[in-house]
Amino acid sequence: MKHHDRDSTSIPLPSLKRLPRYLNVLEEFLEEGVETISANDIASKLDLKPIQIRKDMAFTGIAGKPKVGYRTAELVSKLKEYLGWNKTTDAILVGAGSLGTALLGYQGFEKRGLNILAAFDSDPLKKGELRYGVPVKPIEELHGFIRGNRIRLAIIAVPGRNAQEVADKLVDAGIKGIWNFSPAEIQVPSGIVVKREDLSEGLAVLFVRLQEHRENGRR
Amino acid sequence: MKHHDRDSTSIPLPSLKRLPRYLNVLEEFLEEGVETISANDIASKLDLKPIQIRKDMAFTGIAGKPKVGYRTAELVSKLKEYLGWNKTTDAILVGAGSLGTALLGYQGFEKRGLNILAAFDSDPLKKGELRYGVPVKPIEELHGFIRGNRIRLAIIAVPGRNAQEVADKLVDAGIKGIWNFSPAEIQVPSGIVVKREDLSEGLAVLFVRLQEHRENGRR
DNA sequence: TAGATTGTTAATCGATTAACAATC
DNA sequence: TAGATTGTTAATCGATTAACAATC
Repeated sequence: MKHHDRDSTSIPLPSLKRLPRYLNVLEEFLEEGVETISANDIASKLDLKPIQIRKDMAFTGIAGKPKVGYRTAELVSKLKEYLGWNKTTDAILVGAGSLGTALLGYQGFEKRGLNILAAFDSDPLKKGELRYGVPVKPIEELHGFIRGNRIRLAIIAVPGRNAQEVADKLVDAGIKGIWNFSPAEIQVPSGIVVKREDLSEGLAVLFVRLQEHRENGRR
Repeated sequence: MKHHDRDSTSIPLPSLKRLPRYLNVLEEFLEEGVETISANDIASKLDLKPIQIRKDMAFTGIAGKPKVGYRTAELVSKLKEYLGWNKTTDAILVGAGSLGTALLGYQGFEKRGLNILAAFDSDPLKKGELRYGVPVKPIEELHGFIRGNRIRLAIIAVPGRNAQEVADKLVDAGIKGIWNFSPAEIQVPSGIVVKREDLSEGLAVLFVRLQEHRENGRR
């Protein structure tokens, strides 16, 4: 009945979101030469409880050794493998404005296997430019490029009013996953994965929590 | 015992995160001249269930009218008020790199009441520049500026290795809320609100869901 | 061996959803 | 008035946490 019926064995979303944080911490430990770590070591760095780390590892199928803990290097490599960060995934980006350009320049994507092959923009003036080494192409070439390179993943960084139209084109060209940085709520056929990345969500959390704090302080 | 003990009446985090999405939809309705809407109208646009919208409204204390629904304009204005988007909140930004600059240029902040007064960067070459009308100042002036303008909110857009150091300076200068766009896990004294905004989280969700889909497709 | 740490099973907690009385 | 839609109370579902046996 649910829309995107997933395996019952599928990892819960909150757990999945914690995995990159574990990886952050683990890579620090690895640099320091720490060979084995316990769930407790990770938990204390992240202000979480050890049991949560052990449970999350269980979801990924990664096993530690009682008394010993986890071998740091192995855990890093297995987590990367689980997340798909051990191999390159090609993507394209639509919308070479300030946000889009910032994403093209983001250093963190490379080490996580995301490779943005090209950016597309409707502004003909940007045609042929290179942004951080990524070519900007006219939107007319979008369809052919996706098809020709068998791209599965696209990033939307256009204004909200254009997002749906872009999403339609992407799906039509065969895109399977969309990372939506516009504030718009885009509709896609079932079977297409959409991840929204909406700054106003964070702003809401921040403002309301700040407000609550101020009120608590006043008491 | 919990770290940031909040009111027991406090809105759940998932509910809070949905409010900006409601607002998006509501403003569209408002533009179209729709005067009253039901929970069902909102829900169908967002692929949620009406009961969830009603429950979330209850958390905010906003009431509708049986049979009638909610008055669109009133709901928009009350939601904005609840989120603190009806008044201006001043902030500063640290790190005028590509991401920081993109944030300075983000149009969406203004209508949500976030006003970035100044950016700070350790690179002396950037000193005195204007980015989207926001002055870039040397990091040495950070403390004085925050104190002098009684700033409560700061945005961190520096590389991960510098994030903790910046956070310490911010807290020392009296900052109460930090929006952390670096991948680092920063530690702050209790009483300071931190909102992480980590792209690798989204990337993890996207890659794993895409992978699951591919596997389901193969069956 | 004894102690530390894991992984699993059960209990608790919190969010979502259902049921339904209240009401414009 | 009858029907539609709300808000509340109760039931369900899912994630977190606790308890504890297994074991390096």
